[in-house]
Amino acid sequence: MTITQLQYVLAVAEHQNFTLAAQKSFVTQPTLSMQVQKLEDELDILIFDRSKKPITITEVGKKIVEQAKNIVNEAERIKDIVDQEKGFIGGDYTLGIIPTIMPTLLPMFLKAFINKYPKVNLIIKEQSTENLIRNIQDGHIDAAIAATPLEVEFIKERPLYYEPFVGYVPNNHRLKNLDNLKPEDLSINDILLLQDGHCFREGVINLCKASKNYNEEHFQLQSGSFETLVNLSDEGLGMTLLPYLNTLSLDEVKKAKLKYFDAPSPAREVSLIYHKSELKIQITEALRDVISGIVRGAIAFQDVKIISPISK
Amino acid sequence: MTITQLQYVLAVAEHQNFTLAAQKSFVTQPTLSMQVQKLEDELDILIFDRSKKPITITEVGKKIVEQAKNIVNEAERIKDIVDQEKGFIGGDYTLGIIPTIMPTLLPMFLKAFINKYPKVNLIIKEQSTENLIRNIQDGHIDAAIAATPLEVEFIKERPLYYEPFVGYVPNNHRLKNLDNLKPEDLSINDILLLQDGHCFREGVINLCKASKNYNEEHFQLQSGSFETLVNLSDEGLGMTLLPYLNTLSLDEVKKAKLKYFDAPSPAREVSLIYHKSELKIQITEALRDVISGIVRGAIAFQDVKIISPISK
DNA sequence: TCCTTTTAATAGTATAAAGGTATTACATAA
DNA sequence: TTATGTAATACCTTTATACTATTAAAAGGA
Repeated sequence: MTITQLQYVLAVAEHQNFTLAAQKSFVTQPTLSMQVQKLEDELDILIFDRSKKPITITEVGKKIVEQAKNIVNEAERIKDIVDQEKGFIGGDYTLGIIPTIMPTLLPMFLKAFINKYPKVNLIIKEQSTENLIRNIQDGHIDAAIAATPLEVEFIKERPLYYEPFVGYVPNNHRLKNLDNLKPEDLSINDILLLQDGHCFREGVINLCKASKNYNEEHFQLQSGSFETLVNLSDEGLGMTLLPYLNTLSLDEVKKAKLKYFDAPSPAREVSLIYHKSELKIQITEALRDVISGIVRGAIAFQDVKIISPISK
Repeated sequence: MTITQLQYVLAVAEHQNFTLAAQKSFVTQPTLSMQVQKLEDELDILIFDRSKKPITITEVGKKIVEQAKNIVNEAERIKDIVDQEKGFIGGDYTLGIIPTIMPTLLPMFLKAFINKYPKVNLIIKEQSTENLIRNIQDGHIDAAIAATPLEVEFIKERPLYYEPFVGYVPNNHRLKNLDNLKPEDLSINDILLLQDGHCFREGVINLCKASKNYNEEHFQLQSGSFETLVNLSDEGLGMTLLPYLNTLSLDEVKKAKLKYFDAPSPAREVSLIYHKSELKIQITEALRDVISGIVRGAIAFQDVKIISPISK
């Protein structure tokens, strides 16, 4: 049994296809087939059922695949140990970011990070929290930036900053004369929301639920970007809520429509999340240092109340 | 990096000697040296410092060795998974037993076990609790039978039975007229004890401490076997305490000198202990089934109070 | 200091393993 | 039935692993 064989098994298990698994492993299909067979011979058990197509994993196979993941992960950590010893920060590093954080946060830290750590090849993917979690589990991304707390067993969370919600109240809205907002002022019925799948949407719904103005009526409108929401809001279709960083780039006319919450302002906790196995931890730590150093100046609010991003 | 290379590194780390490590790994010294060098080249770091003799492990090396232990352990569990699937119970299995349990318990289950699982090659070692723990950590023994709870981080405990302490009070002793004992009747000053290193000794001392009759005076006598203690006791040198199973083989004259404790009787918890990685768990479970099935009939006491075997 | 002993590294070679190309076998779907 | 996709097999090349024999270097004793 070799680590290479286990990696091949993992590739086949993931793609359910020897040919594709071989490509992803950068070897030919016969090479990969032979190694998988050799392992099956050595263990004297079938890991894959090739009798049907697409091939399936046997029951023992599933257990073996799970254990193989552990072993391969633990093996990669040997290189981590060495890198850490040498103070080497480099190599491929895949970072996921949720769509409501990406456009505001990424421009703030990307340049600083790639300047400071030029040997890291940063690959950035925009995905929903749900997909990020799955990809962290599968090892396809090394870390992600998302709203927390998530309460996922295998994920570690390192908070980066707390971002208050800010109300955007158009001139015709019932709340237009208030100086500051309170959570109980909100009603889910006249707030424009992002589409399903955005966790900022869940945060807002949780906020309304908490303030007991929540009822099960249909939501009035849904959109995929805050820019759309703001424009719809200006059309008189209701107020909306924006994350603080998204309010910084508004023009003066729009900024005049912002209403902040009384302290403690509802806020989302934005964290760097990663697999508890802590692979490539030194890069993750480097990233965290850069981001929290930059964000510390940008967000001045102190007294906030964290709203869960999970629908309950 | 291969699993074999990691095993070689572990062997060298353990024996601090390439030649010996090679013998233990059943390869020649140059073969092992080359593989260790290859791994060091691949990682581009020195694991061992060969400049002095005996060779030492570098700081990174220590971390790598720790991680290598994980990997090799996790890799062996693949075979476990397969064995479990096949219902195969066999192969070498090393069981440690503490000296105060060995002579009474081993004869009770050994025959039954080797008959039921003829493919298991059971290797039994008599060692102190301290050595058992170290050997479990190093992987030199697969499981052990000892008094618990031990509160060791990497060890799992599965209680087998609770064995009451029984007083052996000679005719000239101050307690000779009591029907039953209470813990507060005991005084450390007139109890014969086993030598240092036997955890049954610690249990008795803890019992005396708990009943506040403990003082720091010198212990009057120490011996390595209960038979000696009983004989010394008959010579008028004090009472002693025996584990219940050790009282079953006494002759009638001696049995007359036994005094049981009032319920709840102080007792030791005897457990099967093993590394939390649960290597060869199916054999461990098989062993546990056999032992607890046999012991269940032999020990009738129900209401017991567990005495810790650890000196505090 | 020198010589012996111990122990790791190196050289050279045989064997085994891993990888490649070309081809075949076998499903599944058209 | 044939076409297509996909895994297995045959055969060859390269690489890795292990061996024996030898050298190098350090430690310890005379």
